Amino acid sequence: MPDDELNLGLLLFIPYRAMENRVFERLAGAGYDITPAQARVFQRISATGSRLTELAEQAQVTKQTAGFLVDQLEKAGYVRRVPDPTDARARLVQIADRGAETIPIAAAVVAEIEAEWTAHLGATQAAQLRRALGKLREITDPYAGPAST
Amino acid sequence: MPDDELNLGLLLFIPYRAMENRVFERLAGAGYDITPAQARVFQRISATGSRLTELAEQAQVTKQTAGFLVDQLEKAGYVRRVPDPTDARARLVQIADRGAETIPIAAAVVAEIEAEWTAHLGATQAAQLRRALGKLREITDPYAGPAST
DNA sequence: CCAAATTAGACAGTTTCTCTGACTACCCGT
DNA sequence: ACGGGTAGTCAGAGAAACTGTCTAATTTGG
Repeated sequence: MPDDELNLGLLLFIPYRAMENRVFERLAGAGYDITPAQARVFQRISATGSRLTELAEQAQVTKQTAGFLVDQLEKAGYVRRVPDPTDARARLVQIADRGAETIPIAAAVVAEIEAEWTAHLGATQAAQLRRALGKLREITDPYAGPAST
Repeated sequence: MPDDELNLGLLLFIPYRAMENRVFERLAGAGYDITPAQARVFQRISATGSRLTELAEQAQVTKQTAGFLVDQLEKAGYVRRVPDPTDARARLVQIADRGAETIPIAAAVVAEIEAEWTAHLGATQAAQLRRALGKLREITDPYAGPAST
């Protein structure tokens, strides 16, 4: 079955899932048990901390769901909640020590996988892929730009 | 925040989700209420019908989960189960009339979106993207090749 | 400058999704 | 025809998502 019979959505999803699977696998192996749902929220936390509502929007879940997931992450020590100095209603979700430990681990797997992909595609095609995806982001990403992982 | 600070995984995910969202939106608008979980299974059904176990593997869920989702799809009239003539243990999940109706609708949205993307990227870069993703599939897709959206 | 609308977040209850474990029915090789 | 493996279901539990409602704080408009 030739690739051009597959729609671009699926074509995008296949490598995405492959990468995600390997990241979770590695993290679990290192003793960091984090679920995909939790990760989707965790990934969006900015360097200075993010509000729950922000996280909910970007992860495309309701505030309730985001709150529930942050509760779990907090209980497991991955994040903490601090009062937002600029708004007494709000609290900032920040990455805590245990959460910070996961970042270099995840980054290492991602780098490995990107190296494998570049080896398979060749430097030219890999660069083309990255360039095209970057440009596609302009019309498909409603949000600024989340951090690592 | 420049694109090359984002890992390829996220770069792949952003347009994927954008496309997925629009397909569900359109389908819901046309009265076809199908959940993402159900869609992940439905999408994998081959032209002649697929076994539950096959669907479960490809959708990366357990047989029990796949069975649960097929139950829902069957109840809503999107699929039917028929005995597998080659193996009395097995049954084939096939796309039923109501399920077949969704296919051209989904295909139309996908075509629209692909046209928008091509317009934004230009024909050359769009072709490069498709080519690179096709090649990436060789090392990231453990399964043959599912049908249309 | 105060009332109204909005926003941040939490609580309660429900539905949907997914898993593990145990089971039946059937297939196939020896 | 026995024994091991495969296809699928049943039962129960936990995770993840939703809607609706509520309080407190902030912003806005008259």
